[in-house]
Amino acid sequence: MAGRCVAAHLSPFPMAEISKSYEPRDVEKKWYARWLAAKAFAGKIDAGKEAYSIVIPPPNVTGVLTMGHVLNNTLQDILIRRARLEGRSALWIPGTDHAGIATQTVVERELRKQKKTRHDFGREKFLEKVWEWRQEKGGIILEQLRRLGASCDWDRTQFTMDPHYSKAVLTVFVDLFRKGHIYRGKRMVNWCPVSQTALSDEEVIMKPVSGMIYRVRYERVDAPGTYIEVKTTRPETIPGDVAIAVHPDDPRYAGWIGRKVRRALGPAAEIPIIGDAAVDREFGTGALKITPAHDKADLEIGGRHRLPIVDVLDANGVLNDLAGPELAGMDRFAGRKKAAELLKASGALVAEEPYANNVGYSERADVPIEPRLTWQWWLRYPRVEEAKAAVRDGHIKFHPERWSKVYLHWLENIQDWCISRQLWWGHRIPVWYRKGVNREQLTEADLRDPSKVHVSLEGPADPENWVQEDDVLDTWASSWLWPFATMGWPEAEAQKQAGIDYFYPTTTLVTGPDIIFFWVARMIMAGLEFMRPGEPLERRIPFRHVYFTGIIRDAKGRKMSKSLGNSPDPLDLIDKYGADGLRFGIVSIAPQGQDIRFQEDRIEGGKNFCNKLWNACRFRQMSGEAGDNSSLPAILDRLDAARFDADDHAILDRLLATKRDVNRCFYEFEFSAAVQALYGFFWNDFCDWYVEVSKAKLQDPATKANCLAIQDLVLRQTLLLLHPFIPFITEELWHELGYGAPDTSIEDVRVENASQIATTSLARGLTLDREAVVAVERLKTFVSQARALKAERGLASRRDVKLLVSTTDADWATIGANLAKISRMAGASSITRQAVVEGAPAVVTPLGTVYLDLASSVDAGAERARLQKELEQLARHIAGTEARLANPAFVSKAPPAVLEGAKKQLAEQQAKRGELERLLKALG
RNA sequence: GGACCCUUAGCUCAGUUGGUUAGAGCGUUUCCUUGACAUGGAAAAGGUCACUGGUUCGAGUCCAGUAGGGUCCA
Repeated sequence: MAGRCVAAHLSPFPMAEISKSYEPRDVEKKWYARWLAAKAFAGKIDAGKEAYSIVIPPPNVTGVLTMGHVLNNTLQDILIRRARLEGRSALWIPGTDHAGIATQTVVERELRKQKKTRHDFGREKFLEKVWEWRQEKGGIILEQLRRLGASCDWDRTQFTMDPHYSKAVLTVFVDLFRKGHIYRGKRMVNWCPVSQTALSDEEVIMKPVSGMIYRVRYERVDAPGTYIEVKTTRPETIPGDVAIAVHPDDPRYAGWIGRKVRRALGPAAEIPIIGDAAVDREFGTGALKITPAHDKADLEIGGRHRLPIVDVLDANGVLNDLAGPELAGMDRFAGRKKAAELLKASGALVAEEPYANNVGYSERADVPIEPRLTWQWWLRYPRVEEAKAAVRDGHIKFHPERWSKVYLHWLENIQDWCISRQLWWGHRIPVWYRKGVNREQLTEADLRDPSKVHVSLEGPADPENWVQEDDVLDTWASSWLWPFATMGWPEAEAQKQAGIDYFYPTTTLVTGPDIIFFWVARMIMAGLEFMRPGEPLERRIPFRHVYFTGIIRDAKGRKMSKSLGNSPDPLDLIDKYGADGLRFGIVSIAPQGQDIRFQEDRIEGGKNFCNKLWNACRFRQMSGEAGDNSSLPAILDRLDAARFDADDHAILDRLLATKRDVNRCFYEFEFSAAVQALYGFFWNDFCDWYVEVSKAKLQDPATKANCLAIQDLVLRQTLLLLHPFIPFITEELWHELGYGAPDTSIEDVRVENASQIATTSLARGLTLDREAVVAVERLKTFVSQARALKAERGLASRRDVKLLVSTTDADWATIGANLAKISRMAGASSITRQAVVEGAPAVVTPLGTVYLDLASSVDAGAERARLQKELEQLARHIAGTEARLANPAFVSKAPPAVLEGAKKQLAEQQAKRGELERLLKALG
């Protein structure tokens, strides 16, 4: 950025008039374009600065912006923008992942409209179609993030199918294969019959389902008329039964083991009754049908007893010939019904009853998965122990901390990862089989035999003799490399360009707890395995902090989903409330660690806050000519310590307290608390009080300049503090009020911390009077009570009420010093001191008793009731305080400060009671 | 079955080492277009902090248990 031009905005310098209400649309458009043009979001290597980096959780390339994205990315942007304001070199890397199943499904759906399948095109042509789709539609969500104001370094946008990224993915595969972490095996996997691919355990969602359970009897071959009964929810798999198992110690079946029964359905067969300790005697009848092809536990039992495997289902979930002619060709669900009917007809069905159980569903296709025995590629996770240590020992900190327990528990029970997918869209596994080699028969030794299997990035030198593996890798097997593959790994030159030495490990990851296993844990293991081998753990981890957001739910607490249609379109919300309004609103309802119930009125609140900010700045602009606002020292130079009154001291004290508070919130990842603190300070302390008292101060030529300088100081700091949350409006106002030269950005400035401001102020002879805060609190209460007194008598809107005060000399001095301000605030034409007033409506304030000087008669009865009520309330408090002080244990054990506080409180309460009693008496 | 979270005003939620009379936003009632803002201002009503015990001088806060709701894992 060009250097700032101070001379251009020295006072006096007429400011353009700010419009009456904030119109976000043009402001957002204008500033985003300028930021892009200035390359303001570029992550630059700067040895003089501390690095701060974030990699975006790459949204699915088929995705559109959801409320979850809004929250997640707003928080990342807040962190990044704050880091810039703190003088760090910030980098936020954006990108998308290729979402194997989702993307392939989307494109196949389009093809289906033309009555075609991917097989009509073949692998290569189909992939061309997917790329076309991706070029056309795959960038939508990134465009939408720009509307939100996300300050990503767009020049670094990554896609998990980019050539360099693919190289990283395949390099990792080859490396892990060579290290022996990857193997091929025929195992029971979670099979999705719709997508027709294997899924990892993490992609299966257990859902409670209410179905039927069938009690089926199998007739003994050796003893016709004698039956063994089993309970099953899946009668359609009976043709795949190869045995009936009972517990060997089960007395009910003593002597049955070794006998044979007739399979109850499907091609006729005699199957044995076997004894296996894995059978749960408590469940059902204590007998279990064994269908090794369709159940993981059955497969294990079958293996132990060397039983055959009869697979009655095809890959698409349709029953095949092995199921017998009645069932063959039927879908598994239709087959289930039919099987029940057949069993009923044959008399084998003893009973059927409703049954609730948990069924695994495919996360993407939302259909029940099928346990299915197939050849797949598996990964034994590397660095499991280190991954545990990284979190357990605090090198990586989870916020909220409790998620580390979930993380550690998963790692304790970790299972090998099925990384192959039977898809076309994705990273094709870099394995080639020698022509003629039977893939179904490969042993572990064959796999490691270069004459049979070739594994490399480049492929075999004689491709004509080899056939490449058809499967691609799980998408997560590319996104687990995200923190370093986005920084050029494994190419040395690309890494240098990206500044991996400077930006890795990244500082913070912001994500949802729902992908703690999918992504967070795996990234940690990948980082530990591949980054900076041999170096200490803290240099290899991918990030230092992980912030887990809550999940956004609708007003009824349900998860937002497309099918429910209960998710508002964030872009509509931006149109309606502005990006800043949406950001402010969503952050304000997102406390750390809890799920969030979405309420649109909070977004409206965000917009209202922006409008308030806008108008406070407008007020400043209309109040007087601009001074030199070009820097903090320039503004401080305009302050006149001699003109400071209690309100000036108090607002600056509150400003510094708010800065400290916000600082702490950032340190502790308490974003909603930060927003709350800023809201409270700005709206209540500044707008509702300081701006109002300014109106009197601005009338007085002696105090005007100082008051304007204070407003400039407060507004400048407020804009800096608010900027990460609401970047557009703050940038606009920053310039409107002349805080930055036209060709600079608010982010070129560093946000000063509270002590820096205090020190700089001190150097100018300004010592903040902390006592002033107390005085202002009393003045506020005084005004508020006086207003209430008026309101009670229907005089709230009258500005010409005469107030009388009976009070001490000291309190009258306080009132006198602030008379013009509080008269205006209370809507009084005069406030005068008077010893005692008889019979007028009155209220006891911290600065004395205030009377309403009413010419009209007083409703003594109502007045008495009001005072009586207040007296009763006070009496309860006094009794409580007295009881505490009368307790010797309290007096001897409570800390002195608490004890003093209680004594002081009692004295105040008693004094107030005396005054109220006097007023009551005066009423007669 | 195991782990974790939640239960505070009509609604949605804050409440950071235990310490005066428990807060916010929205909603509600009354009043107000006064020269920043009606996307606003003023005033007010509204809570036995789920329940039961315990620790403590003192518990919304710490501990144990109970009830209800939720999430994840098996």
